[in-house]
Amino acid sequence: MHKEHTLTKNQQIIFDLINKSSEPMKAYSILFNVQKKGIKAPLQVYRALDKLVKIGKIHKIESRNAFIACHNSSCQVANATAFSICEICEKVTEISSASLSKYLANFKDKDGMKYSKYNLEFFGLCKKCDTK
Amino acid sequence: MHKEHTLTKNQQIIFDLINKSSEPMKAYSILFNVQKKGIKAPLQVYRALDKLVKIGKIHKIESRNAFIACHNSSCQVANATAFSICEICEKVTEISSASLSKYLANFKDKDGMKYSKYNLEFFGLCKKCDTK
DNA sequence: TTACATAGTGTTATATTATAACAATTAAAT
DNA sequence: ATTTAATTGTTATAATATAACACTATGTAA
Ligand SMILES: [Zn+2]
Ligand SMILES: [Zn+2]
Ligand SMILES: [Zn+2]
Ligand SMILES: [Zn+2]
Repeated sequence: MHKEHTLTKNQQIIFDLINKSSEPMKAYSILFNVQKKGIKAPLQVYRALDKLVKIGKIHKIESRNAFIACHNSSCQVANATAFSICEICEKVTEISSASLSKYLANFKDKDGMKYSKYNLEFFGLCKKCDTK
Repeated sequence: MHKEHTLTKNQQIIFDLINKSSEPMKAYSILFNVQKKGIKAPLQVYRALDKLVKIGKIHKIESRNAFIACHNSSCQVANATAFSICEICEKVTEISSASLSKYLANFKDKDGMKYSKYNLEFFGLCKKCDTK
């Protein structure tokens, strides 16, 4: 079963914004967009983002310092994320591939060490940009 | 064959520092450490870092905003990087696994798209921290 | 219901990471 | 020798993120 997290007011406002967005959002762009709803300070944004990341509702795209909503059934895999990033238009897509996640979840390094968590970012050209 | 890049003075100073370091270094820590050698401004550091990343002598650990020297024979795989990161002691190790890099280099997403580049960061506990 | 613990809020200030813009210099290519 | 690209030095500023503190709401357990 899957424990539902009840979001607080700030968390809900910020999640809704990110979830509606078609592209990853940066913290200060989020801040700008929620100021009319009473969220005035960076810290309010970062605190909500931290929590949303922790519970898997959003993910951070580390190479871009930006945040995207999880579209992986709200995410059972907060600890196992993979994205494709277009280097021209910056379109970001969450990859959900059973074989990929299986491969990585079972990956052991030389010393036989297994990992509890990973983040993978692929770079290339999206379909649209590739044909230009 | 492998084209050697001749480093400029600033690039060499900064590479030497990172290369000697046993842990990833942050830009402003690098700056602090090379000030006695005449590199005085952040931009001088960032420019050298950019170049060193581009030619594969160092890699950026995106989740940590830190830089580590490549120990993968100075790196044929600047575009295909994988690291393990200990969440307690922050030890970072570059993973060089033929099977992993083969798997990822050949990975295609749903749409059959292939990628020219990737970065993978694994998180967990290193041997030392795991036994505590 | 009272006490306690945990999580979230609002606020101000500040730390950290990174780039813009411009003038000058050096190295490489034609 | 000319010109092109890469690098440098410098000042200023932008963008990203956290510290510290006082306060409020929520959940749990006597
Ligand atoms: Zn997800
Ligand atoms: Zn694109
Ligand atoms: Zn490497
Ligand atoms: Zn460790």
